[in-house]
Amino acid sequence: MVFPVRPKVILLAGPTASGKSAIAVELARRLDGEIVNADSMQVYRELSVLTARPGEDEMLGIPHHLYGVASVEEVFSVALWAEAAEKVIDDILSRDHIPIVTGGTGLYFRALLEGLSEVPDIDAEVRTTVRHFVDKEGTVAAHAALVREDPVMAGRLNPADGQRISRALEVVRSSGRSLADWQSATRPGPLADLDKLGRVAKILLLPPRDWLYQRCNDRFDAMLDAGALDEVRALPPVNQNLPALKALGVTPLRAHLSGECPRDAAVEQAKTGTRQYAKRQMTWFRNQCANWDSTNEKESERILEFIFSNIITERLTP
RNA sequence: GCCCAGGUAGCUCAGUUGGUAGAGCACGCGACUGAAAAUCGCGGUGUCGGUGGUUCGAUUCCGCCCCUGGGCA
Repeated sequence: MVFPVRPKVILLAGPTASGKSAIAVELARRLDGEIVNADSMQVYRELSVLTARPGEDEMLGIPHHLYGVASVEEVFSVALWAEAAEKVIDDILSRDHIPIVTGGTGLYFRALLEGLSEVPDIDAEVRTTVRHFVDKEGTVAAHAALVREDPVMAGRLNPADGQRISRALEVVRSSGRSLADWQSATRPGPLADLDKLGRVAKILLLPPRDWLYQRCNDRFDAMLDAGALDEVRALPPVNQNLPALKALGVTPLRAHLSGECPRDAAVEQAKTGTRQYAKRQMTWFRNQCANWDSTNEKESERILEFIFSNIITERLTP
């Protein structure tokens, strides 16, 4: 869509290695913007190389928010992110700047627009028990338990989907109600109203697959040169199940460092994982963000040209 | 040059006592509500090295050729 007036908020989404960060900075420069991270892994302090977090030199003096704000020893989540993002966005708006929310985590954008259900915090003991049970007994047994405790969710979930089964189990046990109930009462997200008023620019980068895959490969080589192995070596000896350890490259590089896997093979695995991730992101964006303004341009110049001629035409003063 | 072993999907391989073939990984499509760089569902994508022969029918049996390993000279 074309914005007759300057958008209040800009969302910029795209798969990994699509060049979002550079575009975001340029948008911020031209529009008095500040950047807000919407990437589930770039929030972790100890992972900057492997998550391709923008460095000082790339930020060009533009304020960047929610990068490196959590420790890999913490369990971050979409809920924590959404809460923090809402605050930061309000803050930026109060300064009459434009929040430019950029990242590759589709669920985070959904939380901003469509909202999350307001499930009460899960009792820590319940969570531990549930996850332990699923790990130990397997997903099929866990699904069978869910059939007894929450048949509605059990009916929606595949018996192999351990993660969602865990979630459904912990919610019903901790809150006494089905996750399905909570979800049916979901309230719109913090940007829903602005979006309805047409003041949120939603921009999607969907570059050609081959080009993107090549960038993923090249970028991983660059990460190695930039000290990715040292970064992995320096990680604290934390619990295997922490989400930060799922960052692409961590598992294969760890396997290599511990001598279980030759370097070439580890690198190949990391690259393959990155490409597969990029593909899943494209699937999400293509289908879940079908009403966003998307471009398949790949060069920054062309993308900016696309944005300024098709989306934010009028250049206007704030 | 001779003797072995092998040539089947993008890769590593299985298989067909002769009826045009299937696993893992890769790859493609999709789902997605507090782990989402996560988790899960669906899909076989193929001149079975080439060429003659036997046969109703050959990827399978036979001949020749090509290629790749290994051994002997």
